[in-house]
Amino acid sequence: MEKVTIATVADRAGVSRQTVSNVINSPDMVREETRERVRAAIEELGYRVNQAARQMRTGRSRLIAVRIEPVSDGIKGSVLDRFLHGLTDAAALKGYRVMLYTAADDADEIATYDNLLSAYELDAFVLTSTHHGDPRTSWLAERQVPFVTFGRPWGAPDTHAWVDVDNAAGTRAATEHLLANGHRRIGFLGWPAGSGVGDARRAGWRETLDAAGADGPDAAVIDGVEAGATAAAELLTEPEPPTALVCASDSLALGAMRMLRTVVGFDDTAVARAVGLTSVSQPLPEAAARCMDLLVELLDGRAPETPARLLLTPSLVLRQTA
Amino acid sequence: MEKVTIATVADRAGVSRQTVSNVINSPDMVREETRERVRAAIEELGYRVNQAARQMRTGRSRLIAVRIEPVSDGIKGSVLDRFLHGLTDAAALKGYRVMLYTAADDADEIATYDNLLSAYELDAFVLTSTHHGDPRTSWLAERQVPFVTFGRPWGAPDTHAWVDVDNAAGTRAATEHLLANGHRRIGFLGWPAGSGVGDARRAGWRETLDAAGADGPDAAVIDGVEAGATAAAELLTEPEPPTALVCASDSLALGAMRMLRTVVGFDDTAVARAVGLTSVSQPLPEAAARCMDLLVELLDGRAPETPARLLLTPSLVLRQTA
DNA sequence: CGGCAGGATTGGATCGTTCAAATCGCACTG
DNA sequence: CAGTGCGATTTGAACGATCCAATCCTGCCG
Repeated sequence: MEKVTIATVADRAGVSRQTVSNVINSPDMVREETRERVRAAIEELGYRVNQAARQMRTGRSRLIAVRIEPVSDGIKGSVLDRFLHGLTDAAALKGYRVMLYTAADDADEIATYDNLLSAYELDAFVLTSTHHGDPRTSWLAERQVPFVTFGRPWGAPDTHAWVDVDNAAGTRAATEHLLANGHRRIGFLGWPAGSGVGDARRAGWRETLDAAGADGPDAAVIDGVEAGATAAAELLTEPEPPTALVCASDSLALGAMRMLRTVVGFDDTAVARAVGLTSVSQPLPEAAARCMDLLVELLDGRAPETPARLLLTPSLVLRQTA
Repeated sequence: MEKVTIATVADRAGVSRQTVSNVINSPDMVREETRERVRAAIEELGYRVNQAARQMRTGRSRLIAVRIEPVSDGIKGSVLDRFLHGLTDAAALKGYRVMLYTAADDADEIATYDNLLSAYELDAFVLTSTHHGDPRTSWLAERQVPFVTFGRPWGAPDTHAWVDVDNAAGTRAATEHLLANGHRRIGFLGWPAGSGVGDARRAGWRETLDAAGADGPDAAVIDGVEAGATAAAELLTEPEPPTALVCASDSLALGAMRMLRTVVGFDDTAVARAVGLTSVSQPLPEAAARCMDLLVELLDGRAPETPARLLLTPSLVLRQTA
């Protein structure tokens, strides 16, 4: 099979290279009749734009980079994987591709940015797992590299576009569901204060109880199944023990299930599905699609001057445990 | 910051562009003294090869594509994600990057190959989840696209390089472990015959029992936690019930755990870790690294004429259930 | 019927790298 | 000392797309 370049198409359609280029990049500049003729030639020859050549001229690669994390703690890993899948789909729809990289820590990640940017001229980055004092966003912002974060800029002024899930709304929905089912003492099993996500999940539970004039005990432990079981056992020894528990993660919930029937987890991981645990599910495909939307706006230079912020609402997936 | 090209470096080092290129691509062609001078200039200027320009000339993009699968059944999804992480690491080490794509089915995937190859001129593909009558490998082979599969070519003649995990060795290790612990009747919970992986897992168990002169019942069900529980319950009603079960997946094992203390799963997923299930673990980072090794051999044109086949041995991760 | 405005189309230059071939420099030989 | 050989280095062209400026139509107006 011969190599098909823009010149081949031009010959076939009886026009110049530039006209073919125009048909592809700014169709309305070309007269309709010509446009159709060129399109037919493209179709016939199976022509596809050579990205490398285009990139060399325009400086844009139509490639965006995302970090893939090690499945460190295992149970919650799948959240990012599902996000990644959604992002790959959303990117493809808009003519972009996703490239992966790994990094041991923030500093390593920044070094990788430098590499990727100069070698591959990546168009943009999608950052996940934002956290307090994140050095990555300022590095990228300083160099004017387009990026979007999945996760709000904790603690920092939000000077960039982001998409996040409303964690508090998730535990709020869980708590409301339990209240509706007649529970009056509903406990919470969460992480130690300080992590933005964890604090938000706790707050959603607390607010809802307060609003309903109900109450329940609260425990803060390092995430893990055993920790969940131990903490749940302890909450149940209280003078007025809870009849249901809202948990900040499926791991904690899984542990708690050993002590108590009515439990709600968070993140709707594979584990939850496997054991029939009711859990709060993040709309990951949608989050990914919104990230791409924002990115494309940024790349096309039609982003609003105040960076976009998007807060998505999670949903409660009902199973056996609540 | 100015754009640093190969010409900038050449000026600084007082040599020609080509010499700089040689220092990068075939260092031993350049005199040592010159080489060092050029290296210093590269360092000083922070020069990095522009991949787009290089690709345009050489036709090689240093990009490898892998399909990311939807977390369809959830529980086993993480196997591929862990493989992906390993692959990204291994690729980076060899100067390659991993690009993702999604596809609904084999036909869709083949269409994507066509796209990716002509638009991005991908260097190679890594295929996962090979199966009987897989149309993807022949498509790629016909077009002489370099690729490696993670998973052997089931049923087909193996005309391409592949890496796989010795599934039978996994269940063999599990069964031997149970025998060593005094169990004499050991059952197997697996999938219906026909899937290469499932059959191999069953065979490993059967062989080991036969060799030891022991025996045990066998059940074949569609994967799932509930299915595992039901099937396990049934096996236990036999006249001579098993005292331990080897399972083809963690999902099945998780279900079986409800009926029986001693159970071994397969794939060492997050679920297994979470609930303390003993499970057979695939050496995924190693498998990924070997895939990259084979790919680089292929791409450098120094692959042996008989395609390489690598069978890796999984290991048994002992936890509470065995 | 010539001139003109405006959009459509064309040719040439360019992006940064590597390939292929030419040139340089130096030691060695007859 | 001219001639040869060989390794090191340089020069010019090319990859395939887009940008830019120049040219070509076409219809319309005076």
